[in-house]
Amino acid sequence: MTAQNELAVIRGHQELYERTWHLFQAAKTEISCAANDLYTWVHLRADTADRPPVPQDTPPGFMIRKLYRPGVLLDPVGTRHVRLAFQHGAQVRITPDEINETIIIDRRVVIMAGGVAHGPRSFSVVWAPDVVTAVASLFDAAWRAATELDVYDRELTELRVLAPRILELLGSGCKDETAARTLSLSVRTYRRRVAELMSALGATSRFQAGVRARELGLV
Amino acid sequence: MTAQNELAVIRGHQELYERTWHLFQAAKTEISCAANDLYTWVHLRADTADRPPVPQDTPPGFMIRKLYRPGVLLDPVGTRHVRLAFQHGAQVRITPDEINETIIIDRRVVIMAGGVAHGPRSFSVVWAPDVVTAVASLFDAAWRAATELDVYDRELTELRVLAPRILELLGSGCKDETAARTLSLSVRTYRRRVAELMSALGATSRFQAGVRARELGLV
DNA sequence: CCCGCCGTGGCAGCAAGTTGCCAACCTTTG
DNA sequence: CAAAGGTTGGCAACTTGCTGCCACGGCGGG
Repeated sequence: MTAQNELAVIRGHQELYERTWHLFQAAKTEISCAANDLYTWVHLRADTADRPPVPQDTPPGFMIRKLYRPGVLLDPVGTRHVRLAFQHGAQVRITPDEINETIIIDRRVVIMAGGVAHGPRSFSVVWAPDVVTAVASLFDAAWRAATELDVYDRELTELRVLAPRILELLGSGCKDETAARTLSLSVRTYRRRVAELMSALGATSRFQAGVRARELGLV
Repeated sequence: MTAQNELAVIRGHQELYERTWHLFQAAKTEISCAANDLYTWVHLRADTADRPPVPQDTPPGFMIRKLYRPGVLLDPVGTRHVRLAFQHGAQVRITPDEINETIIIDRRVVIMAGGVAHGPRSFSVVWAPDVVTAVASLFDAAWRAATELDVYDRELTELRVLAPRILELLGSGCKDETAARTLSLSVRTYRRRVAELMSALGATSRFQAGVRARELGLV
């Protein structure tokens, strides 16, 4: 049976903040976090709703792990934020796989974000030990398979300067021919960039890339 | 020169609500509204932030015009809301063109939404008569070129039932061959549907369609 | 200077998507 | 029943997108 204190479903960021903020403050040993973009968990604090949160220095004996999609590194804001977190002691890794947005606190409670379609986003907070353990082990597996931040960061250095313009052109619906001319690139090179972009977004079709780009607020 | 009472830039929905709600309440003759999705103006009232607003019956001598993209009719929630507004006396038209999100109140003040990329959405409120007149005339032109709600509504009846599944398949990055088989359609028909979908989204490329679909919360 | 490295762009071939056309089939209407 | 209208799916021609291959040119190290 489902005890009331083992699972709670929350709708909207406001309520999420009100009901889970104390969990973050009470964290003693570890916060692990998987996110597709920067903005899912940002609204946790109402007073920082409009900006990415400012990371605190990590106290000794405390571990923060952040697992992101490569896409966040396409966004200058995202890049800055991730680097900042890294400098403040958080471990940051990048995975090309699909990851559901998840937070694990002290291996005792997990928060998982639901879909965003049709209405406000929902979140499930789970205390049930079996679930927490299983989710944590899945997270660990994904974490091991992921690559360190700096590797990806170096790879994307050049792409990052072109990405905004490419995304804008793609988003405007114009075709490769036109876009390449606009950027003074050959069609070949333009498509190379698009391919890199799609790989960074973890997309296998342009439609999917469009969705992901919009999710990340890049268009 | 720009007088302070002729232009105000607002950041975020919260502030928009606080500073413009009285304008809606004070409207005497007309509210005209252009929107790409249902959710741009919904957050105007904090207490209805999580649901589309409930339309009020339109008093005699008062005109409400709403200009939407076809895409809102792909969403069951959107369809219901738009129909409701129509039943309550609002005029609703659909345009395939790109429209910037705009509200015109009593031909005396306009509110225009800015981009959403990188941070909270900004809104500009303009009282300057020249601007208001010019924007209103542009709106009128777009309005005249648009088609009545019920025409589009009929056209999209069948598409609406398939759209969610098609969008999901497209969003999952799988290719037409697979998707068609999944839906028990021929590739030809599947692509017909995709073409209709893209036209409803006003997209000329699949990337753009992905962006639009995400904007509308359809994926 | 020569060499290797790397990014670029042309080309070719293939994969994927787009569209018009038409025949087959269904339903509706007279 | 017959005619008309609409939907489907196969075919084909075409466009667009994807990628491996290779040649060219710049750049830094030996």
